[in-house]
Order: sequence, then structure tokens, then C-alpha cells
Amino acid sequence: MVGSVAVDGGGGPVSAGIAVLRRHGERVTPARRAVLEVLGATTEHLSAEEVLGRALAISRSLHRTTIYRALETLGELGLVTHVHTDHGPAFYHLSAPLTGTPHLHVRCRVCERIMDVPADLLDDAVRRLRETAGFLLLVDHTALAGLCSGCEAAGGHPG
Amino acid sequence: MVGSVAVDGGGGPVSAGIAVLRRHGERVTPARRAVLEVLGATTEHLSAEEVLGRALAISRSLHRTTIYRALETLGELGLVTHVHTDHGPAFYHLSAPLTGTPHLHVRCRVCERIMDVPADLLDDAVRRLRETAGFLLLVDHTALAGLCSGCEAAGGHPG
DNA sequence: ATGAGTGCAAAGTGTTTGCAACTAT
DNA sequence: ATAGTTGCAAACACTTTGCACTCAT
Repeated sequence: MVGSVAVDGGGGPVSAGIAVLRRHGERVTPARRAVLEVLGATTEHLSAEEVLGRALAISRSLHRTTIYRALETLGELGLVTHVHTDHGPAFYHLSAPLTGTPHLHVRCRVCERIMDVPADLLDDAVRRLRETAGFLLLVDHTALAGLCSGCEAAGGHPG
Repeated sequence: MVGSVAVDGGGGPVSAGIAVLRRHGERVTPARRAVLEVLGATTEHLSAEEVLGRALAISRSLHRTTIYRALETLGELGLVTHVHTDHGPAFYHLSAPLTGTPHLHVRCRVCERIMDVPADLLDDAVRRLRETAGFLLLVDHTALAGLCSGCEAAGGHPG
């Protein structure tokens, strides 16, 4: 059930997300509500495990599997986005239409933190690859790896 | 045991690799030899599982674990490189000093094939991120995802 | 001979699936 | 009422680890 999302109508990302669920005939369950609340309460990028941990504080009886399924559904509706990393889990956050701040991600190999980077960072690469190989780069679900300035200064190993 | 690699002395990547092993006091075992032969015989990018399959044709009694350990050792010596993908396994190939053809990788989300792309594809992004955030992008071990021209034409879903 | 390398079993992560029970509509 | 959701257990894919045994040096 793929769909598009409307911008936040003013009631905050949670109610905006719930409205989208309703509009698509999806049920509004405690699990989905909790996931929206968790992601709406932070600008961090959370792993499924972290979402579960915080969601339990809201709903108390949620299962890990349910979190994965809620994240999947919300993702299909365009409410939630995820980034994959080379090692370790995927990280989730509200998608740009809800937050209004599109961005890409990089991840430090040493401290493992996710950093937001400008949405147009890879535009040059996208254009080049389209022109030379006809390959359509989809850059938003993959975090490139590297060393943040702090870890590089500390002599961190590239891994 | 991190090390640097010498260019191929003319005897092909396998003997060059063996020379590097010796130079570093690493043992030259059937497993390591087989892995070098497998990767030296193709320009494809192989998963550990595929390396195992082909290596068994050479040596007959190798274990999956041993392949992972051989790939790790050869990687530390700079002989073998790997790329991570969003879903699915990592893919291995001889590193540029042995093959003489440096490149990066992208992967089609539909047909799952790995494609080589120019080594300088992300230079602009690397420079921008260094200048604006002091972040050192290490782009060589991560395959960006996308749609190859064939699968895009066929209406493939971005997944 | 001796310690690095191997085979095997087992565990470890992160994620998905099958199915009966539940609940939002 | 009833289909969509959930909880649980179990499987899944990929990779790593512990330990006794073997073989390259």
C-alpha cells in the first residue's frame, strides 16, 4: 500500500501521520501511534530496537516484531524513512514531508553516530551517473561511511 | 595486521598476493591460495558464499568460516576489498593495486547486480563534506543503490 | 616443534514469517 | 462482524567466536 503524504496541517507530526493513516484506510493502533510519537519527539535517528525501547514507555506491551511492521507500514505511506548502514542496523526517522527538513546521512565508523548532510550532496554524482550510464541513483536510503572531525582528530581507524 | 601492497610484479595477481603474504610473515595456506585464485579469475564481485562455492572446486575441503577469515586477512593486507550493500551480503574483489583498475560500486535494487562506476564519482561530495563539516567520507566500502537502465525501463520498483 | 590457521558447532545481529488470538473499524 | 493487527515462536541471512586439532613454517 504505497501512498503519498500531505504536509503537516499544524497539529504536529503525530496527528498529521494519524490523518494519513486514516486517509489510506489503515488502522490507527497503539503501536503505530507510539512509533509516530517516538519519532516525532526527536530529531535523532533511531534503530528499530531504540524505537521499541522508547515506544514501550508509551504503550507498555509492544513487541519487537510489531515495531518492525509499524515502521514498514509508516514507511510505505511515506511518513517514515530509514537509512541503511554498512554494519549495524537501519535507522529510522520521520520523513521530510513531515519534518520539512530533507537531508541525507553519513555515519562515522568510529563513534557510529549518524550525521545529517545536505540533501543535494550527491546531486553531482546522480547527474554524472545518469548521463554516463543511465543508472538512476537512489541516494536517500544509504548512509555513506567516514570519519567525523572529532574521531579523525583522535586518530580513529577507518575500520 | 594492516599492511600496504606492492603492485603486481608480472606473475599475475595470485602470485603477487602470495608474495605479499610471505612478506608479511603470513602463512600461505590452501584456503588463502584458493581465495586469491577465485578472485583473480574474475572481474565479478562475489559474495563470501560465492567465493566458497568456487574455492571448493579448487580445494575441496574448505569451510565457510575459513573463507571469511581468509577474506579478512587478505583485506587487512590490502589485497582484497569488499563493498557493503543495503540488503544482502558484502561482495569481494581483488583490490585496485592488484588489478590496476580502481572503481566504486553501485547496485541495482531490482536485479541486484553490482556495477562498477568511476573512482572519482563522489569526489565532489567528498570535497564538500570535508570543507563544510570536516567529515572525511570513505566511499569505497559502500555501494549506493539505484536502478540500472534496464530495470528502470522495465518499470522496476525502487523498493 | 610450535603457533598460526582450520573445521566445526554454536552463538550473535538484525530482520522476516506463519499462525492463532485480538481489536479497530 | 470481520478483516486488519498483534504477539509469540521460530526461522531467516549473514557473519563472528570459542575451542580442539592440524599443518605451514
